[in-house]
Amino acid sequence: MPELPEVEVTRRGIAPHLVGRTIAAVTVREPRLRWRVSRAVRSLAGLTVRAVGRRGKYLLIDCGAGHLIVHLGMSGSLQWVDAQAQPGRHDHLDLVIAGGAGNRCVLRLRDPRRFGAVLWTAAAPSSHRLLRHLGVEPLSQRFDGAYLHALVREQRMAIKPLLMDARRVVGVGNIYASESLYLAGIRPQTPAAKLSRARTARLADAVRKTLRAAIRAGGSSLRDYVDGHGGLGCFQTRTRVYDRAGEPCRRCGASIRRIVQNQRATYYCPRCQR
DNA sequence: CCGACAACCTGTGAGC
DNA sequence: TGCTCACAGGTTGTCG
Repeated sequence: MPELPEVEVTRRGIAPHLVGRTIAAVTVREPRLRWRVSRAVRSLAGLTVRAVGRRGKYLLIDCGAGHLIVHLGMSGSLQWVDAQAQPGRHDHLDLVIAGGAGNRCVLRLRDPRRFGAVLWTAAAPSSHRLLRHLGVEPLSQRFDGAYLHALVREQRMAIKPLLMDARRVVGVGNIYASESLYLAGIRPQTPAAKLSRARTARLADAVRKTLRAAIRAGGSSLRDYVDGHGGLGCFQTRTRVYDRAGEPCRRCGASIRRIVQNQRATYYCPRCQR
């Protein structure tokens, strides 16, 4: 589910109600996520949240003494709920906020597939083993045509899997990789190194535009994606190629193709993308 | 360095 | 209706 835009929408949704507040308790109903939720996570009561950041698809909740690192995996979502709201089968963890005797003082993690993660680190998050090797943020100043051109140099692999490689560029998942390549008019199978300077510039621009548009739209809403307040994203209704195999290209009418690259489905228009 | 593949899980939709 | 199968937004780790 969540790629960079969904994580960013979630971050913006939860930050205002989390920053400056104190954690009353962490309730773990199911510790078996991607990695077992540690004892440290359960004992954060009393800490005050200073900020909620993001690195790639990781949410970073700054608690002063350390950071909670949250990853939503394939099917995770965070939502504010009432203290008395009954947890469902896949509601694995609650962050209970102090002083909120009123409504919506529980930040609840739901993750049916349990590919997500909740970790605690006392050190700088950037030095954590999961974040240490992450590549450039596509919405940062650094990421432009020149940077991307340097990244693809001498790379024989296809451009789509390269775009999805978090060691090079973070946050671009399966949906937005296909969407960005469509917007840039580039075939997903193109060997990365064969892209000209001009085309990498177009692609960098397309990635930024695609991610920004998705954030503006409130994130994607395949299946049950919800933002921090339970609102549904609406990017799905606007995909150009993703999950549209056999349907006509919205620009030229050609039949959208589905291929498989690195075990992931890729969609593209055979006429608009060369 | 690369790609291929399995693994970690549950839910959904298609087809019979 | 009910069964089986393929597939799903992510990431790690192993192997050739």
